Amino acid sequence: MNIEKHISSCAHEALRSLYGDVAAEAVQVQKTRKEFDGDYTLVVFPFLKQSRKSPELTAEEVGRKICEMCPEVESFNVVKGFLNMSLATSFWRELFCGLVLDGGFGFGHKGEDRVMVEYSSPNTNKPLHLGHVRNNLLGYSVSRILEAAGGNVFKVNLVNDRGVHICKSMLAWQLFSDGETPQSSGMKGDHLVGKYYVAFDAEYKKQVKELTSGGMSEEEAKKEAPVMKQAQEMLRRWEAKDPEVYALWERMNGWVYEGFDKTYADMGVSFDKIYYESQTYLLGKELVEEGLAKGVFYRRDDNSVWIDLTSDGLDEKLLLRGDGTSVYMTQDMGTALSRHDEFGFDKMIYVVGNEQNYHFQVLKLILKKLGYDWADNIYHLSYGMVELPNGKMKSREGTVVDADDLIAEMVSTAYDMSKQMGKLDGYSDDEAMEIARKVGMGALKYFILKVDPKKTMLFNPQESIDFNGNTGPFIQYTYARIRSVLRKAEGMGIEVPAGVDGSFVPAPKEVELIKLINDFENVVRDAAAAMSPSVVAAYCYDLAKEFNQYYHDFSFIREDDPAVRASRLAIASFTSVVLDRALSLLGIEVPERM
RNA sequence: GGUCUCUUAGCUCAGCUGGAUAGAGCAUCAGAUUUCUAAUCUGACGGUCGCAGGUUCGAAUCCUGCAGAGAUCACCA
Repeated sequence: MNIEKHISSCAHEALRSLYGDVAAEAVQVQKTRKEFDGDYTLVVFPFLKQSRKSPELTAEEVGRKICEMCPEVESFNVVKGFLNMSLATSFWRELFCGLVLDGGFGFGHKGEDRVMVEYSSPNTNKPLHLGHVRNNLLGYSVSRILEAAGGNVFKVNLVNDRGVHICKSMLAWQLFSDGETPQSSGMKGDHLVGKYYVAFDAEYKKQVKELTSGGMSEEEAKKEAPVMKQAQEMLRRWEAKDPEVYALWERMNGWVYEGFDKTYADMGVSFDKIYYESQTYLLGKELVEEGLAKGVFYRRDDNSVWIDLTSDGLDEKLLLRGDGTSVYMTQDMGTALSRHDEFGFDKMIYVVGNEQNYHFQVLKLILKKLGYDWADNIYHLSYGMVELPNGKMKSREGTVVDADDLIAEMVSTAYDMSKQMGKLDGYSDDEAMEIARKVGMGALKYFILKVDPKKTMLFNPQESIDFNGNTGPFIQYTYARIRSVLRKAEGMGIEVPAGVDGSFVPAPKEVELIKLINDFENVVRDAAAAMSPSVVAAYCYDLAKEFNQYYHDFSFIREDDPAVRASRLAIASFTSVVLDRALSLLGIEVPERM
């Protein structure tokens, strides 16, 4: 339940009975800060004009009234203009019982709100890198969060599988590969294709250099380089569905998809539908006609079509080339429309890097101008770039952090560290690898998701990923520890009850845990509203930290009093359930031991 | 140049719709294990919340200006 809201409306009632008309917005109830006594705090400054008393006297007066009117509020104290209220321990006990009974926090029920989330959206000419990792983890986590908050979520991926950049890899493979395949080389398909993309670039540079040393300007050389002309010719043949080119394209993309599937599986992300740009790139042309008919767009002498957005503080934007072919914006408009027709979304979320902020601003605006009001339901979940200690990732300088390498590195580090600490003693290789996989991926996912999506984040391969402190493994460890206690209890024949009985008087630390557990529902709602997994990450950390303190100060199976022991085990058990649920929203798995 | 975003401890980050003495982790230093997992816990050290104004009883938070960093303004996607 939302206790703040409840206390807030109690306070509102009390204020009204004292001072008459009081605006609900003026009533602000917040959690009492740890350094003060109390559970919830009412700020009384806004009511001084009506009370005509000092802040302290006003708070006293309101406090007495609330105690009188609201049975949950047991006592209060006043510090300056702050009224700190304490709730009865029986209230917390009953709250915990209610949570256990409810049990699910509404999980597992698909809501009414139809939400489409597009993320990942890779190019098929090279393997995924660190930037994609942030995108994928964010997209997946946000989907989970929205689902938990009651959305009917549909995850989609729009694969950029066509274009001259794809042809570059294909051409280089034809020229230099001697027929190399993933099978013949043992190389992962996406990496193999990426290798030829790099090979193209090398050859291209070589040719440009030759041409410029022959006296040609660099600009011209870039256009005239034979491999570039060949790549463009190949794109034309692809568009004409030339059987030979098409077959090669399908074959090489197939290799890439096999590779991507592996990376996606490793990251634990999935999609409900995959769109291919080769099937959608012609969409949107009828919208251009529509825009022209409505006078929203205009045609220039060279037959190209534009929209003038200067009155909205933006620029003029091209929508159709002079030769009648469409551009990125046109495709995206068409894709959005067809998705809306097909899926009927209440919300469409694009998880795309912040370098495309302008694109999405324009996309929404154009759709609005065409009269599609649902454009208001389009959200660009814009996330910041991942930077390395020496700046941005640059493929030319070989500073790109490859996703597969990173994953392998994380898991092997987790393995080595676990081994060193003797955590893997007595486990089979498979069990040990499974623990290392969960912990290593947990570290990576938490590290990336704990940062506010919109912020540029720094990734230091040597130092950034930690397993202590505010990290994924810290939270996983808390979970594993609880599970260990519960296993031992079971082994000793001690029953772990789901809830607590009427004799249970929660200690202050237990009240803190109950409060936090109760907060989970609000946290999910807030995270969904902000589309920010970092809210959930912070919650996981708070809960784990709180529990670790509890664990340190209290006994569980060592406790002699059976009733007390049972209550503690119940709290521990339920904490593990919430930790599991919360981490699952980040796509992080929990190990039963580590 | 226009538009947008970011700037909080040595480092990486929290601080949401304005509220009390700005919080964590890492790093540094000092402690805690006969006892349920020490990947833990306790403490110390560390701040001109980029700068300057403004609104307010009250500003890291809202507004304006300035500085620094980044993105974008393609007949690329």
